[in-house]
Parts: sequence; C-alpha cells; structure tokens
Amino acid sequence: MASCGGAGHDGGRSRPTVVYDDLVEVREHAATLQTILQGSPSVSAVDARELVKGMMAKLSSAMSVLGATSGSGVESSLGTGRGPGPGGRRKKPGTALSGPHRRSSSRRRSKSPFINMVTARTLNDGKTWRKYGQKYIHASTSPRSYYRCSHKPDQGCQATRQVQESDSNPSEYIISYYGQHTCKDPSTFRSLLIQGAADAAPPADCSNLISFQSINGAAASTSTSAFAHHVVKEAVDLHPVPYSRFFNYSSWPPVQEGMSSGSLSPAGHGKFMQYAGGQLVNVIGRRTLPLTVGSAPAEYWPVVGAASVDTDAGAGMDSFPSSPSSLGLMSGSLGGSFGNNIYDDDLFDLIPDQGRVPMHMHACNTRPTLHAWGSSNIFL
DNA sequence: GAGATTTGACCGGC
DNA sequence: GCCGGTCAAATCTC
Repeated sequence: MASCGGAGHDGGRSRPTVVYDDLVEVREHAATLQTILQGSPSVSAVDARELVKGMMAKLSSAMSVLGATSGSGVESSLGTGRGPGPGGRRKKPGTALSGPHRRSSSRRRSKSPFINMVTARTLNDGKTWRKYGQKYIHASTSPRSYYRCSHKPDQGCQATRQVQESDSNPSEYIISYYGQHTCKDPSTFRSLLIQGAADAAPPADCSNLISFQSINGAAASTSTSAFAHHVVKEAVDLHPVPYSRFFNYSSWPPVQEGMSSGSLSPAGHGKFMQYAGGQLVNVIGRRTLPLTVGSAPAEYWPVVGAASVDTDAGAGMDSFPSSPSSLGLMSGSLGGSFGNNIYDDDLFDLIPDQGRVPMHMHACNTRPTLHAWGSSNIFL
C-alpha cells in the first residue's frame, strides 16, 4: 500500500530514483555529445549515434515513469518563491471553517495536462490570470502560487499555471502551464488565428513539427545538421508521439566552431526566441541548432543555458508578434498545415536576424524571424 | 461596490 | 499520514 510508489519499476528502485538516475545518465551523454559537436576528432559519428540512442532510451524510461504522475513530477526541484504581491489580505482573523462552511464536494479534480514549463523574469505573459492559492510545498523555502485563467468563470477556460521563483536565479520565475486556453480573450488571439487557419487538415500530431534549419538560415548541409536530423529521427523511432511532445530540441547541443560559422550573424550570437506555453521564450543559448520538437522546458537540456521569458509587464506581448500568423506565416510556407492541435502553439522557433528593430525583446535587440519552414521541416 | 488577493481548511492521491 | 492542489471566506485595492 504505502510502498507502492515505485517498487515495480527497475528492480525495486523508487520512481524518483529511477528518473533521477536516468536523467543523470542522459546529462552525461549530452556532455559527451557537446564535446563531439565541438569538433573532437577522436569521436566518430557512430559514437555519437550510440550516445543518442542511449539517451533516448533513458529519457523514454524516465518519461514513462513520469507519465504516471502526469505533470507534477516534471517540476520536482523548483526553486524558491517570491513573497506575495501588493495588495490583498493582511491578516487572517481566527476564523476556522467549521460546521456549515465545511465543503463536501470533491476539491481535487483531475489535473489539466501539462503543457509547458518556462523560466520568466516577470509573471506577465500576456494572459490574464487569477490567483487562487499559494502554498509552501515540501522542501521549498518559498511558496508556490497557483493561478487559473481569469476567464474560467465566464468561459470555462481550464488553463492554469503554477509559479515559483527560480532556485538558481531568484529574479526569475519558473512557470508551469497546465491546460490549454480555450477562452476568447484578446490575449489569446493567436489561438484563434491558428484555429482559423486550420482549414487544411493538419497532420495527426502537429506538435511534432521539426526544423533542421541552421540558426543563420544557411543550408543545413553540415554534418552537424545531419547529426541533428539523426537525433530527431532517433527520438521519433523510439518515442513516436510523447517524446517529441515533451522535449524541446531548440536547446539541443550548441553547435559551435564545428559548423559553418562564417555566416553566423554577429547579432545572432546565441539568443533566439521560442514560443512556449503561450509565452515568448528567450532561449539563451549559444550557436544553438534551432531544432525544435514540441515544447519542453529548456532546463531539461543542461548543455544550454536556461530559457527565460521577458514580457515585461505585458509590453512584450503587445509589441511582439505573438503568433505565427502575426509573423505572416499563415499564408506563407506554413500554409494551412499549422493545425489546430492544442500543442501547436509551442511549435515555432524564433531566431534573431541581423536586423535591429525597436522591438521589445529582453536582451535581444535583434529582429525575430521564423525558420523557413520548408523542405527542411518534417512533420512526424 | 467590484474585482483581486490572501490564507487556512479541505480533500484526494500516493 | 503526508503532501500538494483547490476552495472560499475574509480582506484589500481601486
């Protein structure tokens, strides 16, 4: 009964132990791969392939374990929180809910599916949220705040998010999103656009949109691109759907000196934007191969720096195109293939171009562009 | 007064 | 029994 937590998995190891061990191993492999990608001649592509294979297997194992707990497990070690915001109740009288106030209906409903987790510098992501709870969770020095969409009462929007201060960087928040916005708030206009543009039947699972385009837009003809292709193919082979939906290859091994760096834009020195969880995520990487599969917190990829979001009190969402359509993609190469899958929102990759525009984009003065979703893109 | 936040209690899953 | 997610009254801000 009480010990049913994970005894059935992997020789009696507890579930957290299994996951942790697997992830540690993946991290080690990733580090090795980083070395390979940085041009170590002593390791062949075959070795890299084997490493990737091992990583995929471990990740699959970890995910299968986490899958049972759906969402709650992916944020196991979130950091510290932040004190309550301005306003609100100052003190609580000694009222205790008793007798007539006691609630009888079920309080714990099935949790909305985990959508995404991002690191942000502000809590404003362009959506309107209503805080409904705050709690100090176990082993955490600061509270976790619970928000639901403000439009839940009137439109039944089931989107929720959990906010906690980043452990590594107190100025940042780790935000986990659950459930998809179904409200028609202007802030979710992008979703409506996507919906409207979905005339053409999308692939069965658009969340598996992948781009192998190199970050500077150059042809993906290097061995690195080939490798990237292989990485994703491995992922697909091993984990057709959930894998790609869970992991974000945007942060995949930084491709550095090894690739055709000559054409790399000085301005494109490693930051690019990604749309994640309804937010524009400023992925702080280096010459990262913008290989994107689904959505997932960048921190799952230890090779690259943390992702962060800066919408700065909403200004970011106001001044920055918040959807593929607003970037002119709906009628472009994307066509109608950007479907109405609820995960599609997370599927486009934004990278800086060399141009500079007065667009509000934290730590990135470059003009965001989308990858040329063309023949190099694959629907899985 | 309306809407948002705070916070202790409640409740279900593990 | 513990822990985390949610409820809802009390309270605050505008």
